[in-house]
Amino acid sequence: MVRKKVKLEYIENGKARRVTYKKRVKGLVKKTQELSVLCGVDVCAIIYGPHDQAPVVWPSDKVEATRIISKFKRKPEVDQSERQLNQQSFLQQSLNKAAEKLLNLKRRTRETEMENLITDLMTKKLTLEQVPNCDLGDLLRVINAKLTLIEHRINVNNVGHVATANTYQNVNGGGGSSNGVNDNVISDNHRST
Amino acid sequence: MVRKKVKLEYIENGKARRVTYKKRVKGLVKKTQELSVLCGVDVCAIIYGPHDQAPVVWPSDKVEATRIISKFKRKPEVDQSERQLNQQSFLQQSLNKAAEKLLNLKRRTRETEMENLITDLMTKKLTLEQVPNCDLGDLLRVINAKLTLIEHRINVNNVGHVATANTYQNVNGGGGSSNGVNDNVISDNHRST
DNA sequence: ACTGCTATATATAAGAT
DNA sequence: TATCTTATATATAGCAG
Repeated sequence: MVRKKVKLEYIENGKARRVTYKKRVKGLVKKTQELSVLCGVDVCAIIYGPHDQAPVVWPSDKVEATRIISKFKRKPEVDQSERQLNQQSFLQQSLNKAAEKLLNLKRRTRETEMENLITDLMTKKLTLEQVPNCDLGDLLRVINAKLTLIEHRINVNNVGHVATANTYQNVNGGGGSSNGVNDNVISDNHRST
Repeated sequence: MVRKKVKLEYIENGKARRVTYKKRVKGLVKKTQELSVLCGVDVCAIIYGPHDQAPVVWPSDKVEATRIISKFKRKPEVDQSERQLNQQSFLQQSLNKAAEKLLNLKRRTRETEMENLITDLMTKKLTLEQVPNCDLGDLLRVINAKLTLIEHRINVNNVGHVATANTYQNVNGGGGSSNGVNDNVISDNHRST
């Protein structure tokens, strides 16, 4: 982009590519930092060089980076672009959409359910082995949400005495229980604890 | 950085901050793309705006983004710091791990189950409404894994006659899945064609 | 909020050392 | 290979509509 306007395509020349790589990574990281500072937002960049094994990551603080990434992974809305991928077929698409909607609906209802489950686990009323396989996914999700919350509090308070056990009581407001979709068609009569 | 040299600090003015945010996100994503293309490396950027809920992510293809992220999460150093995060408690950790193991175990078993489910759906033996809510998550996952495979083939072959129906037979080899905590997405360890 | 504009600040491709 | 230099290409802050 300077003495010559570089075409936006893979640089075949290995040497030149490596040089460009280093320069641009530096620039990208700088821009990432700036955005984060100027606008006070969470940004995370992960860059894999073909040369050195270790990826360049920003924020360099792995805990921070992991937090941001986890946040991303929990976002359901990201699936949007995932759907574009379905030019292939339409069956999968509609299926996908419907499934997603149901999933979201279900998720809200289940959250409180999972709260109770966790409470039972912590009070030893229940062991992990007794949890139906069917519930593990959601359980995991809720637990991770809690961890994020906890960590957030640590960051905010920046104090040692963060709430622990009681943190598990008041996380989710717990929406309604209107799972009215159509789960009565077929059995779905597990999970009645 | 233009008419005035902006100080590298949080922009208090909300309006100005939002404007800067938009502009810079655009720039950052562009730079990210360019680095990726020019140097042929894996790059992933996750940007959380305070305004819109959905994070800006590059690559926009979530599957791709997830792949890069997973790669990052597999790095041992990352797990290490992730663990430090859990100084907080140990209950969650063991619980997390156990749940993960069970999840992985379950996943492999369920995969074939889902294959059959999809077959039933496609052959109209079953309608989506008849699928128990409990199964939707895994169904979605398997379907997305298939789509990824399909797209991958399209990219590789760059030909029109990509396998369709039969693609649904031989998807996941069921390889290792030693991932970080909560990437409930898809690992692309196919390649058995 | 969303253009487009423009003057400057930055980023960076090629060289040079 | 790393750093410095420099000519250009880009990015973008502040405005205007």
